[in-house]
Amino acid sequence: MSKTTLEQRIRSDIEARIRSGALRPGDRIPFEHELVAAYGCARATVSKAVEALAKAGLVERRRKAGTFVAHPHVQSAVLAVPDLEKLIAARGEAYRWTLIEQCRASASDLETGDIPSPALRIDGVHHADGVPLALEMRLISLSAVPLAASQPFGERSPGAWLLEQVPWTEARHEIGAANPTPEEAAALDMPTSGACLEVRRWTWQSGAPVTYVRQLFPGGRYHLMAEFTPGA
Amino acid sequence: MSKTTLEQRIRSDIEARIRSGALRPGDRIPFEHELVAAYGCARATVSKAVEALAKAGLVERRRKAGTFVAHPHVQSAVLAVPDLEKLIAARGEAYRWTLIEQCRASASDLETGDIPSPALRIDGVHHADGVPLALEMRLISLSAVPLAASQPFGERSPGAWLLEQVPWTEARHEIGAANPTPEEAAALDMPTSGACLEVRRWTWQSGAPVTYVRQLFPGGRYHLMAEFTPGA
DNA sequence: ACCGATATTATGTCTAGACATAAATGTGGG
DNA sequence: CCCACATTTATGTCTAGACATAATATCGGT
Repeated sequence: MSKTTLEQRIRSDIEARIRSGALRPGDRIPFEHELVAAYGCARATVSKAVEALAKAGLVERRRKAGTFVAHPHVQSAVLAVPDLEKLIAARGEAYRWTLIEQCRASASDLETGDIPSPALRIDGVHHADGVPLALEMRLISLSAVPLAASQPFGERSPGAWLLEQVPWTEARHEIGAANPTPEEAAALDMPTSGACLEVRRWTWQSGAPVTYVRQLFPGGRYHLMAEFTPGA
Repeated sequence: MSKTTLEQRIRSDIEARIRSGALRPGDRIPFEHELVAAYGCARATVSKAVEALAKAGLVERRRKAGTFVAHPHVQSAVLAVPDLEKLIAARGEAYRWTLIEQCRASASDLETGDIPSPALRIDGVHHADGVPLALEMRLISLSAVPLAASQPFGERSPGAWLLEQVPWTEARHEIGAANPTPEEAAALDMPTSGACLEVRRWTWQSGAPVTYVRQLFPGGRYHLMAEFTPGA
């Protein structure tokens, strides 16, 4: 067990009072000088504790007025967008990647992915225990990742390789639903009428496009999960 | 323009060197005592700046060794799961909620939503400019929110009301794809063969279930978005 | 009662130290 | 050469103040 510092003890004391409902949204928590007296420590210490709660969004600080329990407002959650290879391995299933096609990206590809020419296009399927879990269509900017041109993506999936290769600094996801085309349905071993979860991700490094990927998950075989505990 | 403190200037100076690529993952950033000398300030100030970068996951601190630029590893993003009423209003479209049914929740409802009896069940549709944007099936625990029983959900959507009423402390989302039943397709004015984005959310307050909601979005009319800039 | 200037006060930022802790490094003995 | 031990050093936590800032509360005059 790790040693708890005074700062985190103060923080968790207050947090417990909020989560239990003893302190409700809008209520004022004790002033810093009151906490200083209660814990017999310096103001910097209680200040850091309360500051952490404020950055976590649990309380709101107002000069002269004091510090108040925040009203929950924005509904946001931390979404896990896992590396599929690791995800499947973590579930104890056998991972397999099969390449469908590896070629130069066409002009229309580049437009949908917002990637500059020249770029590589890689299509393939992620399997878990032999069952197709996701169809992946990826574009990789060759000006950002020249090494990609000489990689054997028939053997390894491009996602994990890219993550090691190019640290990205910015990413955007769009998550929606789509029906597969007949070819996509065949690759996923599913009926054309079935719904698919569609995840599209754009990734940049310091403003320069690195990769675009569109993943299609057969509905029911996979879902994304997002947990949210304010301030945790 | 807001006044920048010395602490955030130190922080953004280092962050800029990381994002520009001048400092690459694995590189050591200057020691605290070097930064103290460079900026001519107290160690507490540079320590807070570097600490903030560490909490943001941009750098990793190791005793005796120093502070190093972190390798990006987990792929996670902040997902916005907006209140639909506010989202539609923010896009400049006209919001309308229509109630389909309001009744006591059945035993099978309670099981899927993991809500204790007694509970209220509310079905309805969110419209944007008259077009159905989402079908919503919601359960509200009456032991957690007794007031819900006497609310006129024919007029207002239950989501926004609940958020004001009961501050939640924990939430879990599952995001997947599904085909609508014929009734659901009719309510959404879409073909049965079309894919839908399905968002299911469980909400607790201090461990006690508050509400469960399942929302069905016709594919193409809506998608969730998630942005991620490490440390922002 | 209303409005504006002033005093008060809680938080925001910072200094200049102290001591604790853990990990890398150097040192000597086997 | 390798292992055990002591040393060094950067970060971790904390103290006891100082001054700045912004918002509330009070008081006085109209």
